[in-house]
Amino acid sequence: MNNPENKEQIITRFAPSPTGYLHAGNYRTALYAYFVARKNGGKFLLRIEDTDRERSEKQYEANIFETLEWLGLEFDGMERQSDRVANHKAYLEKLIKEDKAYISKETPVKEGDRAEVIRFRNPNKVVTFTDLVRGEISVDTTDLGDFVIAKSIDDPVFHLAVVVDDYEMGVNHVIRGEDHIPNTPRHILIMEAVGAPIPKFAHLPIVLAQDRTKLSKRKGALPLTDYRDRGYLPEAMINYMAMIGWNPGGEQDIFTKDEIIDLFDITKVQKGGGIFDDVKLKWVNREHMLKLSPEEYKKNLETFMPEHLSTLDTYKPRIDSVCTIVRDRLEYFKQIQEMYDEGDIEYFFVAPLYDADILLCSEKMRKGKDLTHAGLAKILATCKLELEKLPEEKGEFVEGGEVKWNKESVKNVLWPIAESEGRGIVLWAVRVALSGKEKSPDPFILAETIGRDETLARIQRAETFLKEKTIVS
RNA sequence: GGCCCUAUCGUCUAACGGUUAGGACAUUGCCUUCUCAAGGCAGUAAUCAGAGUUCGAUUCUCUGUAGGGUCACCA
Repeated sequence: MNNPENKEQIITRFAPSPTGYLHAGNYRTALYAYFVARKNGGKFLLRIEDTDRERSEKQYEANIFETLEWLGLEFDGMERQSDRVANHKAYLEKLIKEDKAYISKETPVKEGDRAEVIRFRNPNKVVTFTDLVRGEISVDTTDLGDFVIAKSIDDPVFHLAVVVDDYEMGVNHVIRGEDHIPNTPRHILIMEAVGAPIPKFAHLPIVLAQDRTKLSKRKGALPLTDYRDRGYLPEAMINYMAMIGWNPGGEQDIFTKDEIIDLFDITKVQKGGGIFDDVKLKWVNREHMLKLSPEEYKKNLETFMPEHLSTLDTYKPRIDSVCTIVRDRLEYFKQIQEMYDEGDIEYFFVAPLYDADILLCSEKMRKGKDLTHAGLAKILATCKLELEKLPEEKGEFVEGGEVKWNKESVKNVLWPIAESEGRGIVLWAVRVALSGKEKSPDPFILAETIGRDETLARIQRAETFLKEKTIVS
């Protein structure tokens, strides 16, 4: 038994049980407990509540460590509840000796029930406590009866174990979900019986699923490591989770972890539950992705890039440019694979196949002009002829300076042709010649990305394709 | 059902008892020299209801209503 000597230091804890994959609802309480500790120079402890041997599994425990590490929620101490049974037993014995608890004969009602359990002698009184987020709460414990605190002297039940562990670990701020409010009076009764000081409580609002009931695995809540595996940024996850149930006021929406620690105030958390909204999470994540340096962005993106692309010769020289193009479009890094599946990535590295109907732009864009496949081939030939005049060298565009191959110079060459032949017709055709797709980035950035040789080659291919089409038809 | 908690746009939320009730996401429209994306601008949209306190209630009190949580020899 160690009574905390420094009563000034705030000690919080996260006490998950490894009986399943934990989701945002669980980790949001960890986050707030972490914030309170860090903000006040206190300690944040982890306690694995694995006393339920039946349901606790090693893989779930491993996932807890993994998630905490991913989020960067470092803890200042860790205990496994299963390692503490001797301590629980000591308190149990003491309580029985003092007649504050007793061994009770039972008639088992369901399978696994024992004929003998340890019950707490309930003083049957009104318990009142002050919750940091809700204010005063008081409950009459009479209807709780003499509740069970242990299945046997070696098998404490949750209520006894938390109280003993929090006390011995020096936890003085119990920050947990609202679903524990009904348990709190029970815990306070045990604390009083054991002589433990009453900690401060903060019961956080529940994180809800779309249907406004408690978020759960059954409701589709994912383990946080799934978000990691989809290429969400931990800082974004923290940012978003922190804002369900709390915000600092003001009009800023995007925060770093350190900024939140600095601003966090447990007394300002919301009392009502909040829905976990994947759509907003994506937006927050994109904002954090946008803050990444080009190097960091590329590093993240490359872990999700389809392998067969990254082995191509064209990959290295073009990937930086692809990163900047894709930057506006991705909400999480794994989306690059969805884009790939849609056929929106491969053309950056490999020449596309053509479809004559797509090459020929829509009626609307033609603005009434007649256009045959042969006519379009001629226009592409002109574009190619003009583009060939540009030097191969890549480089920054300088107004009035040396001309190089980049999106500005390509645009300067193509623009006059587009003006005379029809913008829709020319720009569409060149773009589709380069991408093969109805929808893609503009032709100038594409030309810059794939380079002079490849641009000319693709326009040539499209031109040839159209001519062949003309002969056939 | 008992006990407990909660209640501002569809969602997350802001607002010393005095604001045209603000912002963000989503949504709609327009602009953005071809499409898409991004971006810009504009718009739609909320104080659960009823009493009371007050010169004045989103804000305080009560009642109702609705929602949620919890009622284990799980945690």
